[in-house]
Amino acid sequence: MRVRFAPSPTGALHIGGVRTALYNYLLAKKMGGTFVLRIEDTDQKRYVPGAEDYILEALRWCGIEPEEGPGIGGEYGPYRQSERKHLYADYAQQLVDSGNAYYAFDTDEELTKMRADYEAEKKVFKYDHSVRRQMNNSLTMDADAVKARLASGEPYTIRLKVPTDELVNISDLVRDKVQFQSNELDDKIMMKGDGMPTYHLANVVDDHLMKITHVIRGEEWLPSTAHHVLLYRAFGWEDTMPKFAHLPLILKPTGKGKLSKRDGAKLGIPVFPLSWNDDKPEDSFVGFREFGFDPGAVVNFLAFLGWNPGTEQEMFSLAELCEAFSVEKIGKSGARFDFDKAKWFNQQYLMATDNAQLAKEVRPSVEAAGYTADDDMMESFVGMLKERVTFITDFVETGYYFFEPVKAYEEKMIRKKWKPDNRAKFEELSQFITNMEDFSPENVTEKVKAWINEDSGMGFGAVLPILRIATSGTMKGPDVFAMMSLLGKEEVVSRLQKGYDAFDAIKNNA
RNA sequence: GCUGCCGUGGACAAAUUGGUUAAGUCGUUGCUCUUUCACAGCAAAGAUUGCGGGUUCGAGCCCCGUCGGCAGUACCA
Repeated sequence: MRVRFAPSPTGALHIGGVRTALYNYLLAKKMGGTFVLRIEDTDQKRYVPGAEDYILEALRWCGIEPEEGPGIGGEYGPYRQSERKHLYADYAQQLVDSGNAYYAFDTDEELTKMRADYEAEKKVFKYDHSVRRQMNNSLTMDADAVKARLASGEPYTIRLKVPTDELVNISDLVRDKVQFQSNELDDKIMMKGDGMPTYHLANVVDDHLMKITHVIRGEEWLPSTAHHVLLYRAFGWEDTMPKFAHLPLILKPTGKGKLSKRDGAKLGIPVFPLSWNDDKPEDSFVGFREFGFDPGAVVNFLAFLGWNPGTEQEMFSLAELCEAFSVEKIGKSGARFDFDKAKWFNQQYLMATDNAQLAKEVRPSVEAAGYTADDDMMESFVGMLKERVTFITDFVETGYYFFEPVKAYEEKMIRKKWKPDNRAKFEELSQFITNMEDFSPENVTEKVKAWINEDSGMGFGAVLPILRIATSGTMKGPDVFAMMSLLGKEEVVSRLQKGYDAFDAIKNNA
């Protein structure tokens, strides 16, 4: 079995494209097949430099490694359609010679006018069997005239001559049988005026030449699959025609319609794997990677957008997905892009990652913020926070107070909990802490708890919130004693002193 | 407009292929734990399976109709 992912380098690879690539990859791995990457750059007007590199980098980040493709090699190359240009003309010619296609000389202006005229009558113009005898093409001209037009060097297209009154059957792995009446199909252009093939021709020719056995692509291709079947038939390749599987669309997080790049900007969520910087700010996007996602979580999340294993297992590594994946379990209806679920997956991955590994991943953002920390410190730090944050990038933001003094106190809680009359007692606590020898988490827990019970004359509820706010500024956070231990004795005592003064001031203002 | 696809709680989704009281996860709410938040555990609320007919002892699954959503309808992919 051989599958392919065939994106067009017209910009950043949309997350839906990543899912298509993933499903192709999973199926290949599951069945012991080959995963091919092919770049469909037949539209030079929409070509965007850098897009191809982006695609490759995005796939690699997800762990999806093509086995054949541009820059990788393989025995069916080249894998860039612009480099296979010479092939398509021959096949198009073959189509003309066998009577399955014809030359068309209709100009852009003529076609635009046709469309406008039809629209004026509330109809939609379609270049199909019903009108091709009235158009400017080799079907309506005699052979010499055609020859002369071709020789004149004026641009022309080659259109597929769709047969009339036939039922085109498509058997789709996820949708079963889909039928199209050939009279409904238009005479699609195969070769464009610039000598490049259209998607339809290039795709079918390359899939055949590259011995692709399964075509897994988005649902938006389902309507044109009938044309592709017709092409396989016209070429006499029916017996090796690949099996088709059309994936359900990915829907917007809210509302109707398929997920678009606009949704990302609008909702402040990523819809691309990696960030993309365009000259135009409105075409620049933040990626899942830069947002702080773990690639494993993204892959896990993506896999469930339109597929599920039929069991209750939700967490899958890429390797496990390869094992569990099956086309039969791909759903038919559109899958909602649920960002909450994506976050949930990421947090699950964070919690499952061991502290040493996590520390390595978090370190760059800690250093970027201008902080320094040794490995032990980093491991304790991430260990304390990992079940309280959802992204790698959240660690520094949430736990900044491990690296620098508290920036702001949660005043509401201070007003409620700080009793200036207790200040003397809290001064005693500072002194008590200053006198401690062993500042390990265990000892801090034990000794401070004992002090509260035996010497403070106050309850846990009166002391610990104050301790927490003085050391971290917030009521949210890890175990107070563990936090204190990691901060170190001197730092804790100094924060307590600063805190007491600040709390008194807050109370006085109120 | 035409063609095609899809339609199960707010979201995803399962249902041994027609067989009891329609799983589970996310989200929401509550409880437990507890010094907070989170995690974890437990629990609750939430569905006349888009709607209407039909076949059948029995329908989320089959048939017909209907409505809705989406996609395609380019010398773009």
